[in-house]
Amino acid sequence: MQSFTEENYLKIIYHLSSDTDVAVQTNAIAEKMGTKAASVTDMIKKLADKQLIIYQKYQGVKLTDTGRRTAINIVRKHRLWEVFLVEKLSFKWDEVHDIAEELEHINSSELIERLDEFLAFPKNDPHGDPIPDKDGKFDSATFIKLNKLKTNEQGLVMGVSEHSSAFLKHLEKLGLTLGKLVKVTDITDFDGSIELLVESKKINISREVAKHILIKA
Amino acid sequence: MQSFTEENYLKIIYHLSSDTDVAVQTNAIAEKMGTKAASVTDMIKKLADKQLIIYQKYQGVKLTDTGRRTAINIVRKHRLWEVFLVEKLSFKWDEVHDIAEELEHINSSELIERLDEFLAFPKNDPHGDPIPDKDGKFDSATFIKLNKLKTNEQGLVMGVSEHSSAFLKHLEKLGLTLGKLVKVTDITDFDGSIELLVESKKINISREVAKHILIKA
DNA sequence: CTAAAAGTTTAGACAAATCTAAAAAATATT
DNA sequence: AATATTTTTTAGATTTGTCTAAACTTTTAG
Repeated sequence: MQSFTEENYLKIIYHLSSDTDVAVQTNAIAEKMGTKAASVTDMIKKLADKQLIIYQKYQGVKLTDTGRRTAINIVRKHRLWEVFLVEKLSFKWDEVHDIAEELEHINSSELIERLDEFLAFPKNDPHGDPIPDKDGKFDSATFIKLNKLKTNEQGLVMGVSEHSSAFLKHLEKLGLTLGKLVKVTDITDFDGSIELLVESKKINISREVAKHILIKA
Repeated sequence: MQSFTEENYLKIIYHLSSDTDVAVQTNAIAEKMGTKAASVTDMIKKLADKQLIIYQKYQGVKLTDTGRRTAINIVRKHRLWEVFLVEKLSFKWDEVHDIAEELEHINSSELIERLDEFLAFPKNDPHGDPIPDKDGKFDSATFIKLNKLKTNEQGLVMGVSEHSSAFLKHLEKLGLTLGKLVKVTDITDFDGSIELLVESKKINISREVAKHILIKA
């Protein structure tokens, strides 16, 4: 078994490499962990000793199959707990991240399988992210970022790639929640900010915000 | 905020002193924590510095009001999670202790208040132990230990004072679960073992087992 | 293609929680 | 009351995860 810290390193490495599958750099990990590069070097040596990652000096790290399986399991737990918090305890989608961050380290596969069943085997968490099943399999439907849509194109909001409370509350206020149909009506030349139609209401979002909204065309 | 370890020390000190309110000894803590006396000395100095306990060298420790409040809050969380596991996730009463031992350290009062509400504000956990409310108040109904009953006396099973899986499974097998009416039909001279009537079935338990069964006469 | 900048690792140190062995205090025994 | 036993504390060491400062690689830019 791993410590909470080791689990957090694995999870971060997983998130940093899941798109690209390219080696993850020490500094990138340090930034996400909120530690210094030197500390990361120490830890990745330890994880490499345990065969959870592959590490070559100065070349960054990649997850091994075992490491990836472990990381995905943590992600599974995180997302299931988020569903629980929203569906059963009536938390808002912007309130659950930090609590799930603690709950994800609770160590009982029996607990997680029963929680999954209690929640009726949800496929996605409150932010649209897919929930891996107990074998680590999940839909990897790739969505388009909203900033890629052109004027007059439209699609459904399927997820977000940023989980901060500030961001999610902002979307909430704009009515930009999961399942909504959005249509791009204009893109400003000046700063690229985007004008949208959501439920016949016209709203304006920055390019930065649009980047974190995932769309099914 | 405290570390998990500090929380565990407080909880153990609370359990060791809640009956008697007498100073708790270093060795007693060490035994419950599964550590050595020397480690306990180090930790109680730290807890004393934080004003969570009162410590005088060689004289054991007592909780301060703050320390007791903290300990009771951990107990509250533990027991609420146990109710959740049994009522919502269909765990058996002998399976929940270790998982609740982890969950009790999750740090969010919002989470606990919502969980309490979700469970409809239960008064007791699956072993009959009272659940403190959010102000730390709870029924301190004191029950009689089953070994104190004399022949022909009877009462209701209201709780157990031992939470090991082995013990609870044993009770389960005997049909000695919460709410059952039991009547002492005989007490063996030889070893003090007790013959009981439970739902018109005659069973036999050792004195040691009887000590851990709490009865309302 | 070399020099500067950026990124990474090493060395040595620290805090938390634990340990063993030895010393000191409290308690029990004769 | 003196001694033996038990309990507790101290001293010094270890492990985990972190740090700073300095050294070393790799990458970038002129």
